[in-house]
Amino acid sequence: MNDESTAPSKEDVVAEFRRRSFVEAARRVFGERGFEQATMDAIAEAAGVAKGTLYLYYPSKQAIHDATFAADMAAMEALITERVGQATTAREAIEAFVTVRTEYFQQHPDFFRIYVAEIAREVATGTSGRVCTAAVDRQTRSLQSVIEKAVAAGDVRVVDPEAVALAVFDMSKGLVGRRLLIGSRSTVERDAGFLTDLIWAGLAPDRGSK
Amino acid sequence: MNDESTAPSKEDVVAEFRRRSFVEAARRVFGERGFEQATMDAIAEAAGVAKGTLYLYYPSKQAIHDATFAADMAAMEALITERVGQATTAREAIEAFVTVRTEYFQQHPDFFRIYVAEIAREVATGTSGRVCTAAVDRQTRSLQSVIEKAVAAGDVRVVDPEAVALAVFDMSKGLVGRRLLIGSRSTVERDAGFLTDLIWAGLAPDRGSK
DNA sequence: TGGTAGACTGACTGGGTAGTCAGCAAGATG
DNA sequence: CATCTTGCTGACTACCCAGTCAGTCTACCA
Repeated sequence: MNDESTAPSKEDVVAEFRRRSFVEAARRVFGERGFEQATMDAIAEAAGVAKGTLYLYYPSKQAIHDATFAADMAAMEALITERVGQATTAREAIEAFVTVRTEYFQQHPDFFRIYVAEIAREVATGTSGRVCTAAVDRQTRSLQSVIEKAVAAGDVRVVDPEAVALAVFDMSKGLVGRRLLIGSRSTVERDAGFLTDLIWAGLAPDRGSK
Repeated sequence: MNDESTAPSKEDVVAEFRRRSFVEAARRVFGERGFEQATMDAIAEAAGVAKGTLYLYYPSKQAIHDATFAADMAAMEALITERVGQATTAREAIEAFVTVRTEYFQQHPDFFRIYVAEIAREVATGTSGRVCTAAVDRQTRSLQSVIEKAVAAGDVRVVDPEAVALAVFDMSKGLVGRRLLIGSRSTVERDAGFLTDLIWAGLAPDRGSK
């Protein structure tokens, strides 16, 4: 129906559709059981196909896992970049960063479980497979540059912007973990607000006391 | 040689010695490969015994893992309680908390890997198996009570002591992870000092500005 | 020296699963 | 209607490993 080299039709669309549904099924199964305990049969069943079909679209269990992880990670990253970019002050940027991450993970608990497991795997295997490490870098960078500017403008005291960004990152990660594991007695806004407040107070310019 | 009901001799001592050496071997193997990838054969080889021997001392792979984890956890907890208890000011307590945790994990990287994996497992399985959750509670409590007192004394502004303690906990965990994964360009003291400083500034009493 | 108890061994079993591939069904084509 | 194509299927293979247990080894004692 179209030029064969650029035609994105029918087969491609169908293939893309399947791939997407396989990734969704995989996310559920990996999220519930973890990589090792998840079986290809379970993913196939969740997707409503036979196991062999999965292998027509992905060469291995690891490949499906990676595709799942990468898709969610990219989505969250885009959201972070967008919201942090919209912020007009450094304080808003910090709040946006914490809030977006907390909300996103809260809304995608399976992804959060996969994420935590993936970090554990990277910590375990040491230097290899730096998917998470790279992702952390990228996510943190947007926040970091905001803090850098705030330091330069004298809105906050002189601190290492990267270290602050990473601290915010760690706190929001811990927050989500606790919310998912224990539940929480307050809203995402309140929790995120508390962290923002704590950090922002910690960044206040020196006022000559001490 | 002694009263048979309380006698701790020979057999008991030998058994205890073996158990300890098995736990050490297990820590190495679990730390290097993670629970799923670790095999009883590898642990047995690391301990210099046959696989069957492990089962004379521990009923299952999970049991060895739990024993390993619990032993290290208890050791770290004792250290935290001791050092935080020695601190005379809230600031010192926070610094001690961050420093002890960072140093301990740094000195026991295999334990840190097991710890991270265990948290991932608890997040994945949801409500069940609250070993880590309980441990976090206990570790955090000592710091939390220090902050409570500081709030009561007016040394710091009015904040939720538990939330602050958890935030410190999360930041120190993230710090260790990064130090082990990426390495670090500064000392434990400097990194711990930075976090302490950030939090302490964040806790400074309001001074009427806005 | 012969005999016993108890610690230790490692080949084996049973269960489970990643990945394969011969065959099937359904639509297209002539 | 015969044949081809293509996407899909699921039984099957090959492998891995937790946990077992019959048998060995060693220390000790009579």
